[in-house]
Amino acid sequence: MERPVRVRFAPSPTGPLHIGGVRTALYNYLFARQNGGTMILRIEDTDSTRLVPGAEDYINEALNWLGIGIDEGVRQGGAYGPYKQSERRDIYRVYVKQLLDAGRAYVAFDTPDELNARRAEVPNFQYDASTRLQMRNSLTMPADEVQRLIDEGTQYVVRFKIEPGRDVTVHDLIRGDVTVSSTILDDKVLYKSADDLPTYHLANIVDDHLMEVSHVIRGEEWLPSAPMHVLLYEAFGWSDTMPQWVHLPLLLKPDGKGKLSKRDGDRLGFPVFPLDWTDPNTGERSSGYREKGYLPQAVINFLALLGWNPGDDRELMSMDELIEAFSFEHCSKKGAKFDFEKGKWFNHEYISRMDDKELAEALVKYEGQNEVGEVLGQDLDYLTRAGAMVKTRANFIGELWPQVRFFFEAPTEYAEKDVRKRWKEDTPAILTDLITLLEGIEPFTAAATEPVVLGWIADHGYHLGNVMNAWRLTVVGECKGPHMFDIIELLGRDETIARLRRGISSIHNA
RNA sequence: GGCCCAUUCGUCUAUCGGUUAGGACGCAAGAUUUUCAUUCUUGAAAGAGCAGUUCGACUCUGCUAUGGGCUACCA
Repeated sequence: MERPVRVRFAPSPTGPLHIGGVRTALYNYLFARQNGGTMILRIEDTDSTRLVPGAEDYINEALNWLGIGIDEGVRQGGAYGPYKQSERRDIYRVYVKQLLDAGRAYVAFDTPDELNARRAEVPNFQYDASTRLQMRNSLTMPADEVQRLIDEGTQYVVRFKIEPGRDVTVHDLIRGDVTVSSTILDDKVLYKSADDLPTYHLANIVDDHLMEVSHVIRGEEWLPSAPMHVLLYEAFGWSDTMPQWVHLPLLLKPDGKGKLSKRDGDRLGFPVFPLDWTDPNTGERSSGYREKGYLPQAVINFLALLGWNPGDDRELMSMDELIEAFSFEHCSKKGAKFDFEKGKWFNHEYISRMDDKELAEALVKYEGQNEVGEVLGQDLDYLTRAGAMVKTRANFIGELWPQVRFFFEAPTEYAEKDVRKRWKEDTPAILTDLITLLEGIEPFTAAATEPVVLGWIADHGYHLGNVMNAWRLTVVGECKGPHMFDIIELLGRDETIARLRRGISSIHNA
């Protein structure tokens, strides 16, 4: 009964990968790694009308950025390929025929228009045991006519013939047993001749079986069709190797009702996708976590805790720790409202704790090929020291540049409000003396300058806050930022004095 | 409408019959600080309702309410 763990993430390339999909992928990945199993990426492109160019690449790039490794897939290859459903037509045909031959499925010719008409006149119409004998299908038509229509190229579908009156139980690792009556299930379309492709239901079961998937870990939206999937395994005679079911709770809107959607991101101002995306058809742009300035580790950590917990108070966890601690037992049954503020906090923590050098590199990479990126990339050691001073003050990578900017560019403007508060009549004279003082301190380090300057201020009975902030004004441009003496150490004596001089001559408190 | 799933602070959650119902985010207050942040301390804040089972229920059962999902020749 114990089989090697093989799980799959099976997105449909109909657009950018949704953050909820990312979480599903993550849980699959964590479970696979924890059990020394295999993570499969299968592209479910059975709806040819909804394919979006670039979506498949996006999925790969997003998972790669997040560090969700794939063992088998279109790019990685593997012994169970092809891993794209549109390339598995030959396989599906065999299994459709098997079901047809066994009498577990039938051919139906009802057109979409006919079905819609039927739905319009019969409330709650359902194509099932109670109605299928009134429809145009191989159950009601002579065999030779069915064959003739098929030979003529008439479009048809194959429907799963569900026998009513049975209780079907899905054993779910998160929810326990879920039982429904087969009577309420409809005869789902399994295959459509129009594009010679199966629907999700058939392709899914066939692929999971052939790929020896041990655990199907997917979103809760699939729970209602799971009983039908169980019946499908039965119809194929694969019940003994049916995978374990795991239906994950959904990610919900932060405020209103319903599951998290693309619109919510636009409306509430946070990304719903891992990476930026521009729709090739409409040109519509959606922002992503990467471009927003998130660290992939932070996104992973945040997402992992949305619907799961380690069973103790830990919150900040690395991928390895998550793999170690993950379990379905601690998965929540309840949909989780998406809390963007918590996500920000995670990112803040990760930026604060990041190694200084790595952070500097991440910052250069984030700013990219533009002017800022060029300025920052010139001296990585300098940037590393500057970044270290401000990293606890940023929620996003993008907030770092405004905070280290003064290390690279001397201020040309001075915050009016701060000037008004701190620039007194005697300030120019005091700062001029400060220049003289600074010229004589060796070495020009925080450790050496701090006691000397502070002592000098005390000796003269100057107002500490006024002097320090006036000085800060000349160096930073505003009364914000890290410890002054750390700043001037990094800036160096010449630059510090130059900025003091410029400030003294150009700042005037009107 | 039908079917299924769920229900602890505003949010994410711990508790797997006996707790002053714990933690985190956010919020508020205070401390620290030459500034702004950070940091630290403290505080407010929860078992949807009603029945049952039990010596005892947030925990088990039922009903109600509420929320969510599904109900396509989409996944």
